[in-house]
Amino acid sequence: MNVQAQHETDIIEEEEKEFKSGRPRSETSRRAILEATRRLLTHVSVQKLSIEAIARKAGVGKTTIYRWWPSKSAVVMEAIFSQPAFHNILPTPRNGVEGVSQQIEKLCRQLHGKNGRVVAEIIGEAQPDPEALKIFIDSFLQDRYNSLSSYIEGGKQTGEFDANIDTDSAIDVILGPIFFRLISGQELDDGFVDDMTQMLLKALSA
Amino acid sequence: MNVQAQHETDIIEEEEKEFKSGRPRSETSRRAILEATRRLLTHVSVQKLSIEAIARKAGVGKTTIYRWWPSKSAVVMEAIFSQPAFHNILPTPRNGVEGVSQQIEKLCRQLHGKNGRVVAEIIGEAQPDPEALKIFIDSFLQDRYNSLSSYIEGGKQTGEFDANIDTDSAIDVILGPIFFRLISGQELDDGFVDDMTQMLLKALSA
DNA sequence: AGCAATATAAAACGGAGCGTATAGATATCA
DNA sequence: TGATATCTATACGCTCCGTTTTATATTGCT
Repeated sequence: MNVQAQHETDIIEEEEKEFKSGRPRSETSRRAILEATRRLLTHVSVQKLSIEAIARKAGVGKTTIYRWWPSKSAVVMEAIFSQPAFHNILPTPRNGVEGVSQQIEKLCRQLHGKNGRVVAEIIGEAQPDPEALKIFIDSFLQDRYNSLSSYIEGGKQTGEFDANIDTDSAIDVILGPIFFRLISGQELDDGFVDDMTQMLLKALSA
Repeated sequence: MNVQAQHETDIIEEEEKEFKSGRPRSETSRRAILEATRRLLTHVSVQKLSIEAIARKAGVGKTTIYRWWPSKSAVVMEAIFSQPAFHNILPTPRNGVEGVSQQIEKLCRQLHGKNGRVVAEIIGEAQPDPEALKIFIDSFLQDRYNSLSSYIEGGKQTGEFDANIDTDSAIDVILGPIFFRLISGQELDDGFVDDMTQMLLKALSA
């Protein structure tokens, strides 16, 4: 491919017209794979879930899954995190304290119960696999990082929060207890959420 | 077995005399299994480590491993956590602040580098397995919980720390950021340890 | 209409490891 | 010596891995 052709391809892809030759990807199979994954995960752990079982249940070839996802973890994460319940949509907060509090509350609700168990298993599965860990961060953690970052930075500017604290460290201190409770098998109950929020806001305060 | 015999057995076990009939457990095999596990873990992840590989490397039968440990995780945890580097020995602190700081520092050093990676994989492997998670808590977390608990309770009594905070929640808020950094693939570097310690001590302060 | 390119489902491959069972040797005690 | 329990070794049937092969289907291009 010469430079001119390369350039044209780029433009075509940017415009999402994608004049590709050959049979297009089957949207039906894609949906069937994700749906089968979700259903299987109600009965079996991420670790015991097999690509073969997904293919069987979805009525697709194994090769179709290997063609579009780099790993079992990647399939599971798309199946789980694409659900509306996992979208990180928050009301616009009036100040930093409210923003941080809302984010903690929202995340704990999302990680409560069976959903939380699956997320814990996803994190577990990703531990020996840097690529899977990157997908987890990009498709789940990043949004929470970004919103917390803006709330903290905002709060530092208004004098609500201590301007000397490092924002990234503060985010880890906020998210840490939540995920620690999750992976250590403890409940993310209201009592803990309240205690934690109180302590963390004090830690951030000016 | 009648009550008297039960009682005698208990006494015997307490005195570690154990008059058991039959061939005794091989201490040589036990050590070979743990040593082989440690060596294999320098080249392969906990997840990819197989019981068969351990048995091969240790020169023991597979059944011997299944005989004495309930799971691969259990073998790995005994192999890793029995090492002196993982013992949680701390100097007696002069106050709560020093105690908490020392515990944070110590734990972060233990979880730095390759050891930390293995611990992260252990936690990951334990996510879908409540029994393995219990072993992890009992053989690793519990000691850290206990010492932090005594430091915090002590600090609350001397007026160093806020007496209104819940000790258990506070422990999760302290340990959380450390394990979160670990499982999210970030370094437990000195900068983070300092930032975190500062924020957490402020959260605890009266 | 025919061709090139790509995707598809299905089946089969060799390999690895699972957890269990069996067999025969070995070590300790009464 | 006999009772008992552990030991190594080997084999079993099974599942899943990741890849390859085969035949078919669906699209754009000429």
